[in-house]
Amino acid sequence: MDHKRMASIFKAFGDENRLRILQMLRDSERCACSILDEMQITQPTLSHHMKILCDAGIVIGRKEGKWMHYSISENGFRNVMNYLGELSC
Amino acid sequence: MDHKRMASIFKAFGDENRLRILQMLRDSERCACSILDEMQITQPTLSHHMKILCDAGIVIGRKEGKWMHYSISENGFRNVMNYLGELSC
DNA sequence: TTATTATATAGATACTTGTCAATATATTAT
DNA sequence: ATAATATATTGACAAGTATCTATATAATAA
Repeated sequence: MDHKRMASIFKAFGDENRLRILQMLRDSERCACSILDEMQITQPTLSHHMKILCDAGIVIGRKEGKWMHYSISENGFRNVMNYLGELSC
Repeated sequence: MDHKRMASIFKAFGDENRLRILQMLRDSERCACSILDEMQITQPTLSHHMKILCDAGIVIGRKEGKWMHYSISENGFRNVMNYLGELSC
């Protein structure tokens, strides 16, 4: 994985609100409106954050009817942890 | 670790040049001038990046005479990996 | 079809950040 | 003390980003 791509993945983690979102997804998949309920941001802002998380490959979006369900991508996290592991030892 | 602090640590990883620097430090401690030699940035810019990496706790600086020697903080990396581990499973 | 609901996109703005040139500080050498 | 070398700080600027309001799209309900 090249540095440019990895940097953009770390940037996805580098926002307080996105970390809160990831923590909400820790235990289970959730739809956008359910995430929005617990945050003090507008709907377009949430949509923007979800796009960044999905583009980075650390969250997966699944459309069902008019709802978007989001969940952690275990694969995405594994990639980041492997990268960190290679850097440190 | 609160989200604000973690976000700033991830931001430190979220730059292409800083990832290059971390990779240079992977195998051994290096002084700033030796890092600078391999990069296409000015000395003040490097100094700025090193400060961000040190403030984030993922790099350690050690002064020896007029040289600054930088190395990976295994502890800093461990913290980040633990945090990621808790988020994903 | 029309209304309602969930989400996305566009455009604007304030704030942050990566970069550089210029300068300051600190350490060693002459 | 003066010069040379390594690094840090300051100030400026361009590019990037988080946020909002307004609007569009998509899917279901009446």
